Amino acid sequence: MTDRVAGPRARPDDLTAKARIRREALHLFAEHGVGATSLRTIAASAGVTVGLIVHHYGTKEALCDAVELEVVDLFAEAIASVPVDDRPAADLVAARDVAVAEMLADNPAVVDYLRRAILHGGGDRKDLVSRLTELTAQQVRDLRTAGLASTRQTVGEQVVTIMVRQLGRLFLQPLVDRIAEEFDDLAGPSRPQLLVTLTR
Amino acid sequence: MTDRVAGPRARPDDLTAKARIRREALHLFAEHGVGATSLRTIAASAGVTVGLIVHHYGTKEALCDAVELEVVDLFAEAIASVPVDDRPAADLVAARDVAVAEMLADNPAVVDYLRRAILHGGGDRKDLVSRLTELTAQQVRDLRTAGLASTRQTVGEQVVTIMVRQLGRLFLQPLVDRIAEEFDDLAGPSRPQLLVTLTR
DNA sequence: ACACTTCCTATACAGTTGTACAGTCTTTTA
DNA sequence: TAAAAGACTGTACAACTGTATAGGAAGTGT
Repeated sequence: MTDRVAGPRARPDDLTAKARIRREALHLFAEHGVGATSLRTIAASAGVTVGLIVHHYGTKEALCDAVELEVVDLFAEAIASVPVDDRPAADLVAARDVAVAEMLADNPAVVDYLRRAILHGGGDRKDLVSRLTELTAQQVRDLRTAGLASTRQTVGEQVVTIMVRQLGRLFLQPLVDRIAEEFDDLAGPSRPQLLVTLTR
Repeated sequence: MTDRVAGPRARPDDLTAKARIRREALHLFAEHGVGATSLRTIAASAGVTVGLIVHHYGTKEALCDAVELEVVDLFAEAIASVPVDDRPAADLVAARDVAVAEMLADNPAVVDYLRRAILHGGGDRKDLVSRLTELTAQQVRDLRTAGLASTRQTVGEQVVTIMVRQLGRLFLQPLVDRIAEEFDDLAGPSRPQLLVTLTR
C-alpha cells in the first residue's frame, strides 16, 4: 500500500480519512465512472468535506492516480504473497494466478474499475494498463532469469497470455450474465461460463 | 432507420440536422462516454446550437435513447439484409454473422459505443443489451419455427452463444492490442488474436 | 506554556452543465 | 398571398463542477 501507515489520528481498526476517501473514490469510480463522479459525491460517501480531498490529493486527477496506484499495489501484493521456493515453474504461475483471482474476488470494485479503465484507455497519461503490463512483464522476466519460464516465446507473448487469462474472463462474464438474466432457464449455477484463449 | 425520412430541409446527399446531431452524439458517446459528453460539444460537432438539440430530442436522455435505437436498427438492418431462401441453417447463420461483422467494421463507433454501454449496465432503464438480446432471441425463434435451428439447446443458450461469438472478441481485442502496443515484437499483423468460446 | 505541523471545515468563485423560452427565419399548406 | 408549422438561434438560469483559500481544531515537540 502507498500510505496505510498510521497517521496521527488513525485508529487501529478504522481507516484514515485519507484512505477512506481513496476507497470510496474507487467504489464510485467503478460504479459510475470517473467522469460521472464528482468530488462532492466522494466527500459525502467518505463522510468528509470537499476541502479535505483537495487538501490530501490536490486535484481530481491526482486522486485518480492514487486510486490506480492502489489497484496496482493490490495486484503486486497478491503476486508477492506467494513465496518463490524451488517449486516447478508451472506451479508458481498457477499459484500466482490463484492469488490474483482471490484478490479480485475479494475486491469486486477493482474488477469493475479495471473494466472501465481498460477501455477508457489511451491518451498521454501513463495509465493503469501500462502499469499492470509492466508489473506482469517484470514477473515474467524474473521467472526467466531464474530459469523457471520458457524462452521459446517472446516476453510480450507470455505477458499477453497471462493478462488475458487473468482478466479476459472477468471482462466478458458480465455480458454473459446480463444476457442470461433475460432467460429463466439460464439462471442459477448452471450459467454458461466463458473460455478465453489466444491464437497467433 | 427510425427517421431518415427526408424532412423539410433534407438535401439528397447530406444529412438532416437532426440526423447529424444523432450521428455526432454516437461518435462522441463512443469516444468519451455519455457522462463526459456535453450537449454543447455535440452541438458544436454537428454545427448547430444547443437549442436545436433540445428542440429535436427534448432531453439528453431522450437523445441517448435515440442513439441506442439507431444502433439496434443497424443490427436489425444487417440481419435483415441477408435473404432467407431455402439454404441450410448453418449457411444462414454464418451469412448473418458476416453481415453483422461487416456492419461493425463499417461503423467502428458502434463497436466503441457498445463496449461502453455493455458495462455501464442498465439500472432500471430498458437498455441496449436488453434490446439486442431481444433482437437475437427473435432471430433464433424465427429460425426454430422455420425448422432451421436445432432445438436440442434452449433458446437462451443459443442466444448467449451467438452474442458472445459476435461481441466477445470485439470487447477483449482492445485489451490485447493495448498490451501488445508495449512490446515491439508484437506489432504488426502477427498480433495475437483472441478466441472466445463458451462452456457449460 | 509556547510555537508548529497536520487534519479538517466552511465559504467563495469562475466555468460548465442541462434545460427553458422568446423570437426569427424558412418551408408547407390553404 | 396569408397563415400555420416546423427548423433554428440566442440568451437566460439554476444547479453543479473542480479548485482556491482563510481559518478552526487537534495533535506533537520543546
